[in-house]
Amino acid sequence: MDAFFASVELLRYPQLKCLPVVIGGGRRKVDDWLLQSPDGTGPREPRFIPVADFPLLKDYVGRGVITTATYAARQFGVGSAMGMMKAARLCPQAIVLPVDFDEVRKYSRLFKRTITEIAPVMQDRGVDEVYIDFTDVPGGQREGGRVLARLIQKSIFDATGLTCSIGVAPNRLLAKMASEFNKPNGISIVYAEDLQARIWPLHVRKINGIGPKAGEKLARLGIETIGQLAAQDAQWLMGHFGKSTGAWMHRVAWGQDDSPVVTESEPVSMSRETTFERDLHAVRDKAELSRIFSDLCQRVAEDLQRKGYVGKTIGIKLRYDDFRMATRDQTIAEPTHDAATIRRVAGLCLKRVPLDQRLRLLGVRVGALVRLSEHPQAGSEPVSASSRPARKADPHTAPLF
DNA sequence: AAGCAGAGGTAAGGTCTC
DNA sequence: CCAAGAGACCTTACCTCT
Repeated sequence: MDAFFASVELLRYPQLKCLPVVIGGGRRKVDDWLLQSPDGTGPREPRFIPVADFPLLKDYVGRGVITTATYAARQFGVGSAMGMMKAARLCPQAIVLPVDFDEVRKYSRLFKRTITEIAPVMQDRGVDEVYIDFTDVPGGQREGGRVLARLIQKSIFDATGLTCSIGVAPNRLLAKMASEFNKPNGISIVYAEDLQARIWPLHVRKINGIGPKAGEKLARLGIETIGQLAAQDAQWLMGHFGKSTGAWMHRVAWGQDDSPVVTESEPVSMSRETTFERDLHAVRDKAELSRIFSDLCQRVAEDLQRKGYVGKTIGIKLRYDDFRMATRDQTIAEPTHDAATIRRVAGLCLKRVPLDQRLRLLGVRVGALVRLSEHPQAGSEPVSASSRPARKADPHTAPLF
């Protein structure tokens, strides 16, 4: 989907269509300030405030990032994952809107349902992206797939008013790259024989799976384009990147990918994490940290319960003020979705990590998930005098460690 | 009895993606 | 002087069991 989060907002506020708009912030505080009804009672309406006119910009969105920017905003160099402060410098007149996840999810479901009605073999790739295997869809082979791609595009637009970009190719790897060729609202067909002319000139970073680190390392080895990557000996790549990654790099540089479009999958972990408004110290800000920690555990537990899962690997993640990161986890005998159990085990994990440096982020994760329905005895954690302290500890003031 | 290989689990850290 | 949140998957190390 093209500029998905921003496009969803433009549906509601078409008067913003040609303006630079950035979606981000995302903190309760920001949302409350941005969305206020004029008299304080009616439905909440956004104020269209240029980012530069934000009161206390640094306090409000200082640590937030841009989720999506409209194409008008992208003209100014503003883009996804950019810090809000930097965006404010680049494009002070950009209008800021908070992410409305309910609205985004609604349109996500709608466009995906539209697709599966036409082509049922669809793989979710997040809220705004899918893979479709339309090999066997009637008409899927006409004009190399262009006819069906046009039909899907039009059906999505009719159902949602939103545009998307579609890449058609013999496999997922090439289709993903093709989808970037003609944005927004474009279709691009890439055939196997186009490899040399259309894929090899691209930078290696265009390969889905080669990120900043691998891109840097390849650059140090003098490899910039996919063609240059294809020219390397597979054994040599395996020597530098490991057996599995090296072999994979060689395959993808030659446009080879036989991974299937997977229509069903089970989650393997669920987590909640939050960046604090200011860096917190484990000792000095213990009460505040403890409250946030309990809250994260509570929210993960709710997520698990709502979705019907239990898990037995409980972990924490923290980010220090210098952005170094640490994770710890512990596996328990019986999978759980109980907030108190998660809190207790996550607390044990926290004890195992150095806490003399300020923290900027804390996260709680539950992994090794199984469906509750396939593990019926779990979750009904016994709360007996023998297994639980008799004194009921206040989760807000209970010691962190 | 000691040594070793392979499987499988756990843990820590890292990378990548949307 | 900036740099979210959620999730998947990989590598490496270590341990236990067989």
